[in-house]
Amino acid sequence: MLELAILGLLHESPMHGYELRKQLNTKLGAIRAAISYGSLYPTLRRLQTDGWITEEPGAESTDPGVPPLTTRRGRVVYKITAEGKERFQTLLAELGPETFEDAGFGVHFAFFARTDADTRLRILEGRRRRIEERREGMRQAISRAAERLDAYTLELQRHGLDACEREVRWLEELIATERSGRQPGDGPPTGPAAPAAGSTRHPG
Amino acid sequence: MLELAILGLLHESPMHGYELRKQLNTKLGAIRAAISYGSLYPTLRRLQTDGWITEEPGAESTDPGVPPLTTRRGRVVYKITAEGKERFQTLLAELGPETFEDAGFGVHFAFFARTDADTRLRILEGRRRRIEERREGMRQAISRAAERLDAYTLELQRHGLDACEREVRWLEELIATERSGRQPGDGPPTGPAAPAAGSTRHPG
DNA sequence: GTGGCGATGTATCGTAGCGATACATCGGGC
DNA sequence: GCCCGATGTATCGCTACGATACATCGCCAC
Repeated sequence: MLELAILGLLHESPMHGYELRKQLNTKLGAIRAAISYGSLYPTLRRLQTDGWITEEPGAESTDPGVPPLTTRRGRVVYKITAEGKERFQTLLAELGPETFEDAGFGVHFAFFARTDADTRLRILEGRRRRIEERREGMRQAISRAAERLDAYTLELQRHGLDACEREVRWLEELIATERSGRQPGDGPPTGPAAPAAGSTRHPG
Repeated sequence: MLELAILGLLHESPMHGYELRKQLNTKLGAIRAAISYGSLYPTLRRLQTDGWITEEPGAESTDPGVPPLTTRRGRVVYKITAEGKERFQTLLAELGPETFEDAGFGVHFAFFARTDADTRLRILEGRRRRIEERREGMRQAISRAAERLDAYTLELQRHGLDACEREVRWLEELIATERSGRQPGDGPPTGPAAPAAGSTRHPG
């Protein structure tokens, strides 16, 4: 998962580790706590040996007119390679069971803007299916509750069930939006008004 | 976290690994996917060497009149020791930063019935504080959104923010319930009617 | 009666990711 | 002149996961 996320961010612009971590936490803040350096640096190392990214000595400030936003004291700046971009596209389109779990889904969703419309739909539907399974599990647990669950465990299940139901509804809306060719944030369906170009971007 | 959860379940009754995993998944299903055997067995091993639990050869069926609920083909049955029970109480009352993260909070909450009222309140308040921090992080991200976040990332943040707001409200209710000396599931505040004995149970 | 199959059951291996920690530099306030 | 907090790179030990292997049991179809 980290591999995909890192490649995705470096796809947008080269960065050093510290900045990468900050961006990662902003982009994925809604789904996971915080990426640890104990994960980040080893992964960066691996990505280098695999040839997906390269390491460059961070220039202090090559051009005084253009203060490089994220290279202050500049040490190591990581940059994605052409192979890395291909790798990124491959990972984006590769849907395993992991894709529909919390972390996997979150990362994939965070890069939906670079994902083609078909894949987006498949991911949303897979996620919905996964959450529906979870929901059923909790419903079962609650209905068999009086047997063995205490009031607190039961309350936890109820809260979990509620969260699942909400997420399913959220996904339904997103799926509907996708099918209509719009993007989240575009106005609600006020008729077939200018849906603004293709939904698949292919930068690079 | 697993250590606490396992001790908690074995506190209720001896079990073998398979059954333990099932109960674990029921009890914690609302907060985490599924405990893997790759976590479970090594942890059981560790708990044994530390002396918190003991291993017993699973009797096939010692008493035909009392079919042992969970020992079918019986292999290894794990049982908590007296030291293990103390250890469990210690872990229950030990509040680190981890206690307020998703997994930690879930496990602690799942055993609230065995936690004393003061600790319960401290945990709920700590969790609320933690979620409020997360919520603020997302609010920040959303308000600085136009700068760099695409429509999908933004939508993810919105959904995360919504989830945080709901959890805070849920926690507020639980805190209010705690302060009034009730348990979740007891009727709403219809006056000071029979609050049913002490809220702290001390089994064993 | 036997063959297969799904549930029960124990166990290990490789790997991802976390939390703590160490250390170094930079800018600014006192 | 000095300390402190933000920036920045990096490793270590540990927890836990996911895949996999393997064995037994009960049951149903053939």
